[in-house]
Amino acid sequence: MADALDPAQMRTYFALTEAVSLLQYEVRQQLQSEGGLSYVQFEILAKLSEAGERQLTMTDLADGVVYSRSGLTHQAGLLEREGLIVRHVSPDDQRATVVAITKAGRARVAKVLPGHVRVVRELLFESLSARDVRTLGDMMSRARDHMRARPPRSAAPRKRSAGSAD
Amino acid sequence: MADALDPAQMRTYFALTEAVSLLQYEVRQQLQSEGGLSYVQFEILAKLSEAGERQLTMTDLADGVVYSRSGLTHQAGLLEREGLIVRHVSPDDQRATVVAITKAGRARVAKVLPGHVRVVRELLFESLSARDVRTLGDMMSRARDHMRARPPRSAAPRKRSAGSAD
DNA sequence: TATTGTTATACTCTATAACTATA
DNA sequence: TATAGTTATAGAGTATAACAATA
Repeated sequence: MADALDPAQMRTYFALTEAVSLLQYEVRQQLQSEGGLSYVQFEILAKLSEAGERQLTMTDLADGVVYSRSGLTHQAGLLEREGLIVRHVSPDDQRATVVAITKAGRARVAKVLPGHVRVVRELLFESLSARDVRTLGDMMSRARDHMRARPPRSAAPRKRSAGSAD
Repeated sequence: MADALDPAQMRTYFALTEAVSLLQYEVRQQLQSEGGLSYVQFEILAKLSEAGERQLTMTDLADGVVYSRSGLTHQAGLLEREGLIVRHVSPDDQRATVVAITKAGRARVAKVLPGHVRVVRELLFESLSARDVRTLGDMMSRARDHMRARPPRSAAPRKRSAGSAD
C-alpha cells in the first residue's frame, strides 16, 4: 500500500497542518485589525525592513514569497498608494524596479509587530520548551531546505529560470 | 523588550512558516491538477470520508474547517453540483442539513489521495526520521490543543457560542 | 428568542496572457 | 532573443448582512 501514510505520519501531518492553520488564522486577524495589512503585505514590508541598505528588486521580492509577478505588482501598487513603499527604476539595470520601504512603512511594521509577536508567542511558543523550540527549528529548517532544493516535478514555477524542457 | 522573539524562536517561526507554506503550495497544485479540487474542497470530502456512518451537518463541517457558514454553503454547492456530495434535511432537526459523500465523491478522494500522500511524503517526511515524526507530532498536537483551548481574545469567531460581551 | 442554513453581494487575492521597454 | 515589470482581465475564495424556517 504505497498510497497511505503510517499512523504516526498521519497524526503528525494533521497536527502540523491544523496547528499552523490556527496560527495563521490568528496572525491574519491581528495584522488586519491592528494594521490593515494582509499577510502578504506584511511579508513584503518585513522583507524590505530586513534588507536594510540592500536594494531589492521586484524579482528579489517575488523570490521570497511564493507569488506571481502580477500579484506582486498588484500588492506593491496597494502599498505604494498607502505610502508604505516607493518604487523607482534601478540605476544599474533600467529594466529593474528597486523597491524601498518608507518611513511610514517602517512605522506600520513597528505598529503591528508587537501584536504579531504576541500572537505567535501565546499561540505557538507558550506550549513549547526552549529545547522544543530548537528541535522544531532544526526539523523545519531541514524540511524547508529539502523542499527548496527539490526541483519542481513538472511545471517550472516561472521564477527565474525559464524551463526549456517542457 | 517584550516585542521581540529570541533568535531561536525567530528561526523556528520562520522555518516553520516557510516550510509549511512550500508544502501547502505543492499540495494545492497537486489537488487542483489531479482532481480539480481546492484544498478546502478536499478537506470537506476528507472529513465526510472519515465520518463513516456518522451524519455530519453543515455546522459540524464548519467546525473543523476555519470557515464562515456562507463560505461553506458556497463550497458545498459546488461539490453538490459536481455530484460529489448530497445534502438533505435532517430527520432529527428540521433546521439542520445533513451532508453525505457520494460514491463519486469517494472516487474523487481515492483519485487524488495517492498524489497527495506522495507530495507530503516526498516534501515533508523524506527529511524526517521516524523519531522526528513522533517528536514533531507530539509538539504540534500540544500546540494545536493549546490553540484550540485558548478563548478568542476579543471578537468571538461566530462559531457556536454567540458572544454576549460586545 | 436562538439556531441552522441560504442568498445576495461585494471585496480581495491570485494567476494568465498580452504588452512595453531594456539587456 | 531573453528578461523585468506592468496592465487588463477573469476567476476563485471569503466574509457580512439580510433573510427564511425551525427549535
